[in-house]
Parts: sequence; structure tokens; C-alpha cells
Amino acid sequence: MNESDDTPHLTIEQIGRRAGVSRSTVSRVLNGQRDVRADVRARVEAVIQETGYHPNPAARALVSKRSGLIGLVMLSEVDELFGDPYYSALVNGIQQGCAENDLIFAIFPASSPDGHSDALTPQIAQRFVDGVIVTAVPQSAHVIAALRARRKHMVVVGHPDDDAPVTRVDVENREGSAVAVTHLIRHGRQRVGFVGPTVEYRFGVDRFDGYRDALAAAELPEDGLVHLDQPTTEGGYRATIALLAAHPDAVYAATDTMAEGVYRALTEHGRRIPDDVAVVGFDGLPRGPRLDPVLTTIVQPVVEVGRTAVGLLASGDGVRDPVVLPTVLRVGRSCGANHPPAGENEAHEL
Amino acid sequence: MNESDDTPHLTIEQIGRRAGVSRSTVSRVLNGQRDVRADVRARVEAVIQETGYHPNPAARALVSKRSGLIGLVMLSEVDELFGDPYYSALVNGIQQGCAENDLIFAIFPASSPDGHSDALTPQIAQRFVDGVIVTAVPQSAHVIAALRARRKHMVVVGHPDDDAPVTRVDVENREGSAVAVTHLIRHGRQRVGFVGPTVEYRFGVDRFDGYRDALAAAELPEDGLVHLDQPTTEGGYRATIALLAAHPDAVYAATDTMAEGVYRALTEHGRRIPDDVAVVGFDGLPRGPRLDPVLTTIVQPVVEVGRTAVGLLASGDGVRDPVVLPTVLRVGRSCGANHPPAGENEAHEL
DNA sequence: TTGAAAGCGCTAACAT
DNA sequence: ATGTTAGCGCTTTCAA
Repeated sequence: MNESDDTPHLTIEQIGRRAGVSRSTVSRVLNGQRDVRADVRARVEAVIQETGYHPNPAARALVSKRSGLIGLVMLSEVDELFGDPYYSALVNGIQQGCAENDLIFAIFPASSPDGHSDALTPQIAQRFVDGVIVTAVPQSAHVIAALRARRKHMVVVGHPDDDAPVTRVDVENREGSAVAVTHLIRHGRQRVGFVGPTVEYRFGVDRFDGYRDALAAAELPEDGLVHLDQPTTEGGYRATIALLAAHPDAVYAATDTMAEGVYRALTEHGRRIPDDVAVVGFDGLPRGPRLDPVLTTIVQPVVEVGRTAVGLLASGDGVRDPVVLPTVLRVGRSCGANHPPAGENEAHEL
Repeated sequence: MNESDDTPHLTIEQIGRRAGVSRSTVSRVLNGQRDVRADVRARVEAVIQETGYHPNPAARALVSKRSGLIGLVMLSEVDELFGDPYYSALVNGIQQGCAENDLIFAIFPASSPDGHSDALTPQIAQRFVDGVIVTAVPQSAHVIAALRARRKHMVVVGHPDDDAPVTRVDVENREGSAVAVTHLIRHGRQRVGFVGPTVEYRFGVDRFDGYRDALAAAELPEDGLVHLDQPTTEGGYRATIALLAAHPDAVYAATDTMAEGVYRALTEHGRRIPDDVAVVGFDGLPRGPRLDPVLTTIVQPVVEVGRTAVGLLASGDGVRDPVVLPTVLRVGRSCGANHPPAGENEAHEL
């Protein structure tokens, strides 16, 4: 129960009575309709104020078919994600978006604990929720499919593998990558290695495409310079070891986490950063790895992604065009560009 | 809106029609009442099954006065907490509890962004929520007060400063501390230092009391051995530096995070762990610091705390007796007890 | 054991 | 500009 039972809650009817108007007028005031005379409105508002009245959300939800609740679908144990700097920032953005839109932010496990046939937890399935946010990772494909099958309102963060229509929010993975690699090339690097995740990660593919774009534009080779592994520090380490045979003078790591592995591998093999090998990463997350020398990286606006996703959920129903947010190059020490071209070293607030 | 408008949802009435019974009977089946003939029940359940019907939660909430929604009040930016191993585990437990009780888990910022006079965010104030969980930290005092004033159903995790009646879940801070310190004493340590948080942290006070209990029981002195600072690695470091003057042969750190600082201070000052100075901590969190040598620590069941808090919220309304969960000593290498007394080195599953 | 009917508190036609 | 009325989909007496 919400509160102790000895606090009978006021209803819109009673507010009306106290203000000497009908319940409809109170409703109009409540919902900001303007066809209410100013003095009447004031009177009603005064009563609302002094009584501390709040309309019953369940009644509202019943008639309006909106609960004011949106959810994030968690694909793994909640506390795994809590450690992840990406989710940490994303959740922060979602929370901000909810506050801005006066929505309640709920967390849903992806599947019911009892291993239901349906991939969805009863809470989502039972449609109390106005809409959900799902991140596009390999494991989420079936959840997205299930949500679509049930015609749930959803926004996908990132880029799902299948190209079925969904409203989604993404960042300029490809463009950002191209900027990163171009930056290296412009500062004299000729053999830029790519260390990125294996192909099931769509963002990795997009970032790889940006890498190719930049190499192609500079007419540089990529022979033996591309090495894929898990998007972890360990993966970055292994990929870099493999890459060394190709004698890179720079490494573009598709994630900062992988860049951490790149650092370790380079250091262990006696390569100085950036003197022998320059490094640029991607992500720039607030809680991401702190490397020495400071990593030059492409900053993606994850918090903004979260807020945008909520905004999309709050603003309507159908499938909308993807929203793709810009990334920014943040120049540190690892790229060897101590005097970066003007305008390149300013990271926006994210 | 919940779903695309072209999916008109089934109502209990329609289910009744299809099953050839009244809506009341369907409701009885739905709510597991037993005065329904077995074959009728089966028929209704079959229809529910094949139609994939779910009762409308808003309608249910309206009449039952329960939303099935519980919330965690977040006292700082969401993403600060995400980094915190304590919250990480707590949220994990809350999530588990919600899944078990078929509740939706929402996250609420403590105060409305627009700096309302009221300390509560509108969502909570507007009572959509069946109950909330608040952690007892210094900043939460006014939130707890505000919730109490509004007669919200709440469970406090930890121990608030004021002794106003609340339902709360806590762990055996005092008893656990006593076990930790007794363990050190039993293994020959005579000068056990206390490194803990300053007195505004109630759990710190409780843990200090346990320390005193153990010293008193062994008739050992505490002169110059108690040093308080912020409950951070840095605080643990500073407190230890101060402590060194008292020539401790062991340090009991009231949190593992502080223990991390203890390690650093001891190491920097040439003390070997555990040979010169033994160390025992408190928390044992899944994502807590990993120290070398492995820290002996008092493990508190934070996940269980979260689940219990939800259980309390789900099970009733009034103020209940505090639930205090047991802690367990987990013996590592830092206490110098390589052959721990039987039964002491088994940490339960948490 | 089952059905009919009232009503939870609100919004939104529809009147006036 | 304001009031009246009819539901939203459910649970729950109350009758049968």
C-alpha cells in the first residue's frame, strides 16, 4: 500500500468541492488547459497547493493509457553493468531524461527468472510501461525481436544487427573513427593499425569502416594492420601483440578499454607512446580508463544518448528516423600531436 | 502510449465472454481465489493462455491501491553510485527482490531538479510508488524525514542517525568488527589500530564499538590506536600514517576501501603485511578492492540486504522490527593467520 | 460456485 | 467558460 491507511487521499472531486467548481474544471487546471477563467484557476490552484493534492496516477494511467514509466532493459546481471563505464554514463543520461520529462525510470531484467518461453519479463509484457530502452549488443537481438512482436514502444541505443525498422539513437562511429585516424595520418603516421572488436559488434564494424575511409582517403595500406579480438583490455592486448609484426607506427583502438590493452602490449614490447607508436582510442567515458600518457580519443556523448533516448520515448509512438549524435576528438598525449591543429583539442561538455 | 494503437487490448470482460463466464470469475482465477470450480478455472486459464491476456495494471492499481512499483532513492548522481561497489551489490539485491516479488524496480533521484521546497521528487510525492528504499548516509536524513512526514512506506538500509522509528535492514557491524579484531588478537596481535570513518557515519561508529568490545574483552589498550578519517582510500591512507606513531602490529580497517589506503601507507613506510602489521577489513564486496596480499575481511551480505529490504516492502505496511543480517569472517593472507582455526575461513554464499 | 452491480479517481466528450 | 456524464478495466461486495 502506498501510505498508512489512515491518510485517506483527496480526490479531484473533493478539490472541486473545496474550490467551488466541478471536477472537470479541476481536471482542466491540472492539465493546463487554458479555457479556464483566471480567477477560477487561481482558486483551484490555491486549494491544490494548500491541500498538497496530487492526482492519482493509477486513475490517470487507466484513462490516458500512459503510465509515465519508462524502462531500461538490462541484458545481464544488474551489477555487472554497474561496473561498466558505458552503462554508467548511459543510465545517468536516462535518469536525466526521465527527470526532464517527469517520467519514472525503471530497470528491467531482460528475461523472467523462471525461464519463461517468452523472452520478456512479465512486467514489460504486462505493459505497465510506456516504453523501454534497449542497447544493441549481440545478446539483445531476441529481446528486441520479442519487444517488436509485442508492439512495445522502444528505442534502441546503438545499431542492431538486423535492419528491421526501429527508432534508435546512435553516435557517429564511422565519422569519429575517420577523424581519429585522419588525425594520426595528418601528424605523420604512415602505418596505422586497427585494434577493434570482432564483427558481431556492430559499432566495431562501423568504427572499422571509418578507419578504412581515412586510410583510403590518404591512400595508405592496411595490409596486416587490422586485428580484431574481444572488446576488452585483454582483447586489445592480444590484438596488439599480433599487430606488432606489421610494424605499426600508430594504433587506432576502437574502444578505450582496448586501448588500455594496447598500452600494456606496447609498453611490454619496449615501444614508447607516442614516440614509437602513437595511440588513439574511442569512447572518452567519464569513468573510463585513465591512461598514461593521457589517451587521445574520440569522445562519444553517452549521457546525451541516454537523454535523447528518453526524449524519443516521451515524444511519440511510431518508428522514427535514427538520431545520430556527433563525436568529438579530444587530444591527449598519446597521439604525439603536441600542437594539435586549432579547434581540434576542444572537447565539448558531454 | 504503451503500444501501437492498432492493438486494442483484451479486457477481463472479453476473456470472460470467450470462456463463457462472467468477469468476476475471471478475476477470481486471476487472483488465485479458490472458490472456482476446477473445470471452469481450467477453461478460463486456457483462454488467458491462448490470448496472451494480461490484466491492465493501471486498473488494478486504481482499485487495489498498489502499483507494484518500488523505488530506490538515489542520493547523488546515478553514475557516481554506479561506480560504488556497495551500491552495485545493493542494487543487485534489490533487483533480485523485485523479480521474486513481481515488483518493478524504479530509481528516483532524491530531490526534484527544480529545487522544490519539498525534498522529494514529484514521482515519489505523487505516491505512484508502493514503497521506497533509502540508504542511511548523512545526506539522507532530510529525505527520510520528508518521507516520514508524507507517511510513505519505506525501508532504510543501515542505521539513520536519529532514532525515529523506521523499518530498517542492517548488518551486524558491531559483532562483525568484534570478530575481526578478536581474530587478530587470537593470532597474537597486541596493538591493534582502528582506521575508520568519522563519526557522522553511523556504521563506522557501530564498527568502532565492536573494536572496543574486542579490545576490552582481551584487556588490551587502545591508546593512540584509533584514527578516523573519510571512508575513502585516501582517508585510510592518512589515518594509517597518523596511526604509525603508536606502533601498531595490526590494523583493523572499518571498510575495505580504507584498507586499501592502509596497505599503501604501510607499504610506503616499509611495513610488510602481515609480517610486521596484520590487516583486516570490513565489507567483502564482490566489486570491492582486490588487494595483495589477499585481504582478510568481514563480509557483509549486501545483496541479501537489498533482497530483504524489498521483501519488507512487499510484505506489509507499518514500522517493523529491524532486520539485522549476519556477517562472516573471510580469512585471506593479510591477517597472518595462515592456519585459521577451523570454521573461520568459510565465507557463506552471499 | 457464480453473476450483477457498484465504484476506484480520473479524462474527455458533450451539453449548456 | 463550466458542469454533466460516460466510461477506462479492474476488484469486490452482495445476491442468487
